[in-house]
Amino acid sequence: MAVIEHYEMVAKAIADGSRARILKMLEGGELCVCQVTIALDLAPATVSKHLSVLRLAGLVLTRKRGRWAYYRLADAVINPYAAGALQWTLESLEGDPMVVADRAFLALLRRIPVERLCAEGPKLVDDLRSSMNQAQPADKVVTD
Amino acid sequence: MAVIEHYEMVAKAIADGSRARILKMLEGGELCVCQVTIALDLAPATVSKHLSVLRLAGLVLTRKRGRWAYYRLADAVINPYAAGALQWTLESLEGDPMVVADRAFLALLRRIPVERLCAEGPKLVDDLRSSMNQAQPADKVVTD
DNA sequence: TGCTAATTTCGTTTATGGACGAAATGACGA
DNA sequence: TCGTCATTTCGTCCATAAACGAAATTAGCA
Repeated sequence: MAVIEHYEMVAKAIADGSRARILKMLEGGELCVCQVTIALDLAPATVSKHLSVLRLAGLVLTRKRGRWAYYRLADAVINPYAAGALQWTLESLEGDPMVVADRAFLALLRRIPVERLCAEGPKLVDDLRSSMNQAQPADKVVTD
Repeated sequence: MAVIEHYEMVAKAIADGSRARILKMLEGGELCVCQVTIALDLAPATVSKHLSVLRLAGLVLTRKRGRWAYYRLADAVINPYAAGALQWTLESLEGDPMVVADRAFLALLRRIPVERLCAEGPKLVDDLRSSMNQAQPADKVVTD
């Protein structure tokens, strides 16, 4: 593959808000697909596709453990373009409100074993989100 | 504007082959719209749009001189995201065959005053391209 | 083996983006 | 002032991409 096509693949991969958020979330360590799905509040199929795009671009690596698939940021070695792209993305989005909110939410999510998280699903999450809004009404606050 | 939206704007701007080529071309100094149009072999309207996207993302700056509009790479000062994005793009595409060919073609193009270039247009360019193919058949060579 | 559940793939719908021709804009020169 | 020409804007067509539900896949577990 010519250089520029490879470049375009990586550039398009990072040029999406949801995927950029995923990369920032993975900065805090590997995540299960179900965790990402809950954090982004998107359909599993959609998140799976996003992760696939990131993987094909060489930005993330995947690992299967039991029934769950874990994704993590790729080492700089894998893809020469990925390293620079990753660096720019991660440093650019540092401090973004949405990213900060994601990080806070994930801090709570990570404390729940994936077995419970996947099983109890949405119900458990509603509690988490509401407890977050009480603590710091940062994200998209619905003041009802 | 939220940080991530700004990021997305810049990321989408560089995530296109034609626009990436423009950035690499501008590395050699500012160019007139008509020069870029000829180098990319696209319609003027298309090139104008591409340049507009790059400008709105803070990646390039524009200058009007007479009837012509010149574009150049933006200083690192203008847009904090632009600096990192620009750096990654320029260094990633260094050595790409298409980019190398563009550079060679531009070396010839720059020697022609824009007045002549715009006036004689396509005819002049065919001669240039054919003389380039004799020298080094690198790009998309049509061996007819 | 057969069931369950997480993930992926498939097919479809809807939105965004690239490309162009035609028309509008703006600046030079007669 | 008027025409000319480089550039931009507008409207449209076509391709790509995001999102989802449904179905297929795969791994654990009874």
